[in-house]
Amino acid sequence: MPMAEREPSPRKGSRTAARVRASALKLFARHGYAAVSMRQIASDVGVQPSALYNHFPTKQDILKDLMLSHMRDLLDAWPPFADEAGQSADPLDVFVRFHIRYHLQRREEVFISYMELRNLEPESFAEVEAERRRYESILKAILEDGQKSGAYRIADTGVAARAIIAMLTGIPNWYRENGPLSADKIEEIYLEMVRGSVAATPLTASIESD
Amino acid sequence: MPMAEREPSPRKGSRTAARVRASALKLFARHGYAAVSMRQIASDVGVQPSALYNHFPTKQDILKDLMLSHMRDLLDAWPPFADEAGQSADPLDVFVRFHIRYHLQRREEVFISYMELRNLEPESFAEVEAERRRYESILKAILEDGQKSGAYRIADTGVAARAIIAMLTGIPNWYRENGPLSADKIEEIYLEMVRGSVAATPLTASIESD
Amino acid sequence: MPMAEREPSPRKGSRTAARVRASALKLFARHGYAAVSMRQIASDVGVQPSALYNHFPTKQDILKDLMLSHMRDLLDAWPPFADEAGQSADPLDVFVRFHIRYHLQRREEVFISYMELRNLEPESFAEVEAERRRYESILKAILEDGQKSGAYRIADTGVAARAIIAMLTGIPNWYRENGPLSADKIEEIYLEMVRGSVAATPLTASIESD
Amino acid sequence: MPMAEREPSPRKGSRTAARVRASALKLFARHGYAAVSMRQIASDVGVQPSALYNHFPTKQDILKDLMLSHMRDLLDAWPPFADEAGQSADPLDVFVRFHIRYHLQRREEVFISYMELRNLEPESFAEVEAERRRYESILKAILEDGQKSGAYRIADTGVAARAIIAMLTGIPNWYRENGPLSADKIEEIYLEMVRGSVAATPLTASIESD
DNA sequence: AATGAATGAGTGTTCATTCAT
DNA sequence: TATGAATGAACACTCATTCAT
Repeated sequence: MPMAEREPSPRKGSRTAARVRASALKLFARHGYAAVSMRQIASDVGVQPSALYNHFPTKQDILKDLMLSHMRDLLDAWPPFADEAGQSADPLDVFVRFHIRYHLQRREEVFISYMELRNLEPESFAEVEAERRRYESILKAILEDGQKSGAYRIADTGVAARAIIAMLTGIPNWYRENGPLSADKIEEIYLEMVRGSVAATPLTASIESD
Repeated sequence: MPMAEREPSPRKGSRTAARVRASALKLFARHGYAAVSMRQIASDVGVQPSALYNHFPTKQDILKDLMLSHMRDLLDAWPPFADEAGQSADPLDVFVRFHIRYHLQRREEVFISYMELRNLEPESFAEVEAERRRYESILKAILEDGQKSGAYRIADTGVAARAIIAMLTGIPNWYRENGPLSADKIEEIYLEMVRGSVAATPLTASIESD
Repeated sequence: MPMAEREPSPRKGSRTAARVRASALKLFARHGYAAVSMRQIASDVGVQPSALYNHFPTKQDILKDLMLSHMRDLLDAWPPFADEAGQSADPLDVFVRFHIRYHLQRREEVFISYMELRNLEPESFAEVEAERRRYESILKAILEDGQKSGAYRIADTGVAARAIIAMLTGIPNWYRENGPLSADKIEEIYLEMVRGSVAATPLTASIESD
Repeated sequence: MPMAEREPSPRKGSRTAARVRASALKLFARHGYAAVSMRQIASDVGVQPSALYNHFPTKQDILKDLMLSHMRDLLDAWPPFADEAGQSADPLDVFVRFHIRYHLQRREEVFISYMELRNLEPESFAEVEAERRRYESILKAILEDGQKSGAYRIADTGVAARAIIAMLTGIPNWYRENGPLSADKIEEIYLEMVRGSVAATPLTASIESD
């Protein structure tokens, strides 16, 4: 694929679609899909509203594009290279660190993906949901492996996977880059909690053994 | 058609405000605040749009009313009576069971309270946030007590409280009343996970002791 | 039907729907349905565009209303009282005079009814077409009677009915109230032509007998 | 993909103007000038909207081109060769047959020419109207000749010419190629009616002589 | 001769809200 | 307490047209 893949030509304004995506991402994350008008997006891009329709047939298509490409990027980024994932080779650790890092880097995409699902038309919704389940199943498989090896003790791996993802995904809601906790520290805290939540010998064991 | 047409409630129309609240709750939860019009609410209530303004000065006030009263109801419901909370007297158990039960019973209120925060005007937002922090601080206090007593081992009780609440609050997103898991079973699963996540001797303890 | 049928009250603006109809009639006739905007209608009525929607759910409904009520009024007006129809008791004469008079009085309705058929949605189109056929069948029945009695000589009464109506309906296209020909004179001219076109012994008879 | 991609016509695209005319004709006839967009025409031609402006300076010019060339083609086609006109040498017969045949062959042009007059700018309107009057005057002259010779009895030849043309021009509105009546049969029926409508001794003569 | 991107005005329609009744 | 009619701003989207390439 040598030259064929190049854009037709780096024409003036040929990056408008990308700028529309960026503006819509920012505005949808901030105010919600339904509360953002095409006029606002156009104005943020620095273009007339009608120009948006040269790049996206409807407002809904912008949302769909953002959500689908987020899920695909997320899945494409997995698995992370070993050196990215840090010193630990434990799969659950790798997943937790990966998820936190990725979600703190793409806060707006994440936020939209969780908030605007109901504003997707049924067909796009189904596509996004399928990707989401693919992602969940990565964690689920890790939990199942750990359960088989006896490292984890989990009543329902599907529920546990969702619980863990919910816990991790809540981070960007309150995390502030210049807050008291570094991203690394947060990673450590959550890693510990996640490990504990699926550990083979939790506190309850000792209680129950009383 | 003499009496049959009377409303079940004593004075017809006297409960309109309540019906507005109920309709708005349902519609906001389903479609989002910004995507629901006063006309839709009115139509659901069975009244003309202008009639809504006899009960709420603006659309925004309906949202504020729903969110504030939800937070206040939630805080009023705590602490649950002992017999409601079940056999366990452990405060963390009580909180987890209470949270799951309450949130599964009031799914729409919960959903709105997490989704529509950004659609609140700053002043109302601050009020709701204050209530939310009060609620978080209940759990935070429990975690701190456990940490002092040595029962829990927690790096940051504030982070842990938020992590646990995020994990629990995700349940209504996927829980189906006629699904394979009963509410009781879910309670048990999450209880175990939460206990593990804060347990004094998790899996990592043994690892670290290597 | 003593009091119940009265309008709720002769409120201010309660005649807006009628004024919308009148404005739309005038504007559609002048510029065509597709070329007239709701804003133009509203401005002609002296109201904001959004106010139109209190009276007609869509622009299409205004057109439908105009066309259907025109056809119904036309059919309701038939048959004319004897004294209206003039001295002649011949049914064809009565029809021709009636048609010309009615169509010269309601030029705008007539014009719209012929020009804007294709802008009707299929369902409304079918309704209007049904009324049109009912009207054509009045003339067709007259022609059939005349044919049976031997007064007329007609190859196909359906075709003849349509031909006559087309001929008559073209009048308002060029008729000017202050032109050289009075409505009465036009009536006489067309009456003669129509009679001739269906006469039992036309010119061709003598030609053919050569 | 060497040669297969070439258009059938000698130079690809060289006939675009003609294809624009054909598409616009079809679409204007079907939906009306005002309801057809340049985008629709372009899409029907298989070209981008901006390409249309290489061939016609404005949308209005397409309409003007279609209407003027129709009227000119119609006038150019008159008089028909004798053998085309059929066995009859009577000028009125020749005209009626010619008109019906021509109008059944060019239904779309005819339809547009009658429907879209009001969408022409005044200047083009005047041009088309002049052509129309030239055409009417052909029939008017025939009627005047017949009147002078005593063959016809006509109160107003201008009115009669318009009446006859209106009657004939209505045919394409209901004629269906695969309907029960052949074009030839329709010709005969209308011919008879037209003859009768201007005949020197119509039915009324005998009635009045009673 | 054709394209892709843009414009600025305009489309039908909906919005939250007001107000006399 | 409810209504019907109105407002003025806004909505997503389309329009005919332009222009650099």
